[in-house]
Amino acid sequence: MKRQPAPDRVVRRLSLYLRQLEHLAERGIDKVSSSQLAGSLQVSAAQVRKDLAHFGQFGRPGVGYRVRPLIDELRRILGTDKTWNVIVVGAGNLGSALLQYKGFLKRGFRFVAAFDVARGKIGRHIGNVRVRHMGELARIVRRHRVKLAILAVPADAAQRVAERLCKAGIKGILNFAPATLAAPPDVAVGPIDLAASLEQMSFAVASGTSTR
Amino acid sequence: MKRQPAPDRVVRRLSLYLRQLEHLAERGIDKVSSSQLAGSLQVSAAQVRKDLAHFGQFGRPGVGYRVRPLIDELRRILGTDKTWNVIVVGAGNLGSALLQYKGFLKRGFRFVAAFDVARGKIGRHIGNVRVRHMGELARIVRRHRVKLAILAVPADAAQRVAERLCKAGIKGILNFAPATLAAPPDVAVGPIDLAASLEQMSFAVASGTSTR
DNA sequence: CTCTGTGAACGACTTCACAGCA
DNA sequence: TGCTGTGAAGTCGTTCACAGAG
Repeated sequence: MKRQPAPDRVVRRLSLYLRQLEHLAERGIDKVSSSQLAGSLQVSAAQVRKDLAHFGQFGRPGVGYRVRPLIDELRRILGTDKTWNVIVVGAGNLGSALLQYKGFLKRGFRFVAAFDVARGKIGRHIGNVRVRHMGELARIVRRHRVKLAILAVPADAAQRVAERLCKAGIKGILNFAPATLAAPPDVAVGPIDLAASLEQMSFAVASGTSTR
Repeated sequence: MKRQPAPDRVVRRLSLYLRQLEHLAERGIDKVSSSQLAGSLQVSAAQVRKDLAHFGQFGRPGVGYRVRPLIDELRRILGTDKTWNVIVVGAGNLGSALLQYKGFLKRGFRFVAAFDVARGKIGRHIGNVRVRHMGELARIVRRHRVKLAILAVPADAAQRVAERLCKAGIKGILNFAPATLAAPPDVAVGPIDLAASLEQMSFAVASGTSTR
């Protein structure tokens, strides 16, 4: 029985398992073995069991895992059993698209506001929220108890804006700007580098390192 | 002296180094040590040296690395010394935003077309390209020798579309759909799961596992 | 003296393989 | 018999530390 800090890798796969379990639940399936769960996800059955074992004992030998209860457990572990209020900073193309992306709401994230500095954008509505001036940041964050932010500003503004977010009380930043952010140790930063991701593909194709 | 297959992790960091080196070059700096390069990027100096050593010997003891030549080497390694033609499949909010994202062009990727199935979207222009019907896929891919695709369709269409892409000759797919794709071994798939990324943040905040 | 390239030590993650429960 | 949970073994990636080049 262990309860160590839980590697990033493991948490990422938990999201994967959760998604798959939700598919199974939709199809009315109510129990699943580690190997069935692993099957379509390109991980091993042992991996699934080990990952889940980081957090407790959820299965029954000879049977497998019950889908519904496991979904609930995973949501609890990931923190998405409650809905999180999220803001988007930077209402350009990418920020706007993210504000309208339906996938977040289904997984327990709700946008409460967007922020920008451009005159022309402020006051407009994107998705279900209003674009506000950065000056309102602290107030909105406080009022809605926002802990998570999506950062979609130009690279040269990213660090500066990140610092304002931290000061306002944000505890997790999903960073789409092509910049490496420095943040206090109690703030999590998740980098999403689009150009780098395409470069991975480019490398794989150019060097013939695909799955072989 | 090694020349092993080069782990994913290493390639991802190469992109990071490249970005940083380009910043340095812009500022007119022409040499850099592994520890300077590592500094702002939150990796160790030894890591930088080991990563580069996977591909050759680029530095000079006592001096460091020359910025310009190293940029050229990294581009060559990543395959971005030449421009890649890229298509986007799925011209919804996300697909549209990606088509207009300037960051790709700067890094050697050029969009040549977008594809969708919705009547209303076909024929429109987004960014610099025209939205075409999926029926034109094979022809455009062939004509422009497209090897890389960005997939931004709904989850339930993702696998089906991915198969068409593979059949058309695409060799790398950057997948924004929340689905795990199966592809032949000579096709690279890079998953970008937005909801899962936010779940990472949620987990980190909920469990107090930020950097501590 | 400075800084790279690299074997060797270390640590983290994954797979193996099996005891034990249903 | 079927399948989980888990130590043990194995693999992979990172850090250490230093010989040697400039």
